[in-house]
Amino acid sequence: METSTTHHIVESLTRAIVEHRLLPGSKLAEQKLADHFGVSRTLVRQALFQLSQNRLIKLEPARGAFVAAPSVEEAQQVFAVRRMLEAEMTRAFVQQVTPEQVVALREHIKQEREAVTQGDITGRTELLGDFHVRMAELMHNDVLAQVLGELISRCALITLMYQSRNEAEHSTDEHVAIVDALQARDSDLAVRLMHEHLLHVEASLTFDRKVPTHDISLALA
Amino acid sequence: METSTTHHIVESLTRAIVEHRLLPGSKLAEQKLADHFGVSRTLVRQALFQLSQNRLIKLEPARGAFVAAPSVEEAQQVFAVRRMLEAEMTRAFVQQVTPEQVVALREHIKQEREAVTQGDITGRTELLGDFHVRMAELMHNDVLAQVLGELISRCALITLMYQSRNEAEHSTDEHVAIVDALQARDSDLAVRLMHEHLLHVEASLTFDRKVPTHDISLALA
DNA sequence: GTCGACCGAAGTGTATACAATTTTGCTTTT
DNA sequence: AAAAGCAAAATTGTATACACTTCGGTCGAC
Repeated sequence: METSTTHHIVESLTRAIVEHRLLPGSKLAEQKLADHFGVSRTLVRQALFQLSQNRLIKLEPARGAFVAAPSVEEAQQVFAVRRMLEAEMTRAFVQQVTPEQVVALREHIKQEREAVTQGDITGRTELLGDFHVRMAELMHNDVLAQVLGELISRCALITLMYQSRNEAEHSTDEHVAIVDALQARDSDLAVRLMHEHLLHVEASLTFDRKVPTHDISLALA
Repeated sequence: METSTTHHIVESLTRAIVEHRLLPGSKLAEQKLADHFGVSRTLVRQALFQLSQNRLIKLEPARGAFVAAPSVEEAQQVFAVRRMLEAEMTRAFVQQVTPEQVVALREHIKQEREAVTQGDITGRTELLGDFHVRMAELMHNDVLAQVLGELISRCALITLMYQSRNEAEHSTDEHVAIVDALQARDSDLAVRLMHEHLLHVEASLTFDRKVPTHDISLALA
């Protein structure tokens, strides 16, 4: 099972949704998608089902698939969970931090800066989120990395794309401060910085709604 | 989309896997399942796909579906994540604990005891895990409840079913102690008890492997 | 003029048919 | 006798066909 074709469809739709080329509420008709990707509805349905598990779309019985419109409450809940999880992750990270891990994180931050200065909004969005996942990976806890990745992508819809360049730079600066604290093995400081960082990101969100795009071909072009 | 038929198949297979009527490594052939449930392969494939997302089975391209065999490392990682998440959840719970919440948790524990004394292994397994999910629900954080539920069910395969009756009683006692600390608003104590509780559960696991069942009809009967 | 029912178009839900791949068991070869 | 090769059977992957539900619009009743 599990072909690479459906994976490609999922990736393509995910990008379109996260980058807001497909706005919340937009209908995703199976046949139109099938035509666009040059496959049968079978594969499209597999992809849509997977996207619904990722909470990026909502499937309504006999009515079809719609780009999800996460509520403000849901976003706040996601951030509450992230603060719980990542505060403790940070504490555990300090317990076992190695110079190589610090190097890897600083290297990641360098990429973040590059994307920010180049105005690569899609890239910086992804990289800013990946910083947190990278920490989990460096701890060699794949489960943690995966759970965190799901949480982050889950509300990418309403979070990261709304960040301004200023906010993106601010996030990167906070990442630097966190790594500094990790390197200094200052557990309490690192945890506090991570906690505040997540509060800042949440506070910077804008929860405005826009009209949905109905032209799927245009959005995916 | 999303019919209740596929849901029924998922439920049935989930129970069979969690209750070890289908052992890790068993092959789940699509046509056999379709015959058993009296539906077409289409619905079976949907169900299998969903189960793979839940990590209960593993899909190998062009080879089929097999009951997952989570590694010891994965189980340990899951518990590491649970300790991170639930420690902070417990701390946050004390911040906003109400008498009604305490009543609800004690009511839940009463059900646990009942299942334990009656020797209802399936029931007690579910209830012991649900205690933690219930806490999240009482905090009105659905996202937290869902993430936690996934983590718990994810390794139900190697965890809860292996608990002896003694261990189950021990878990219930620890739940009582946690609720006591919550009611007393003793944040540090509650967090410590929760942390130790999860360490105990993890330590009580037995990681032995058994031969897989190949007769699907028998296992599902 | 408005509300409601009915009819057709469009879209989803399920089953089946067909193609591609893997598995299996037998034959052949060393 | 063991290993390699091959062909048939079984199984998965994809497409298509058909049934059923929903949506939109028109027509008719009031």
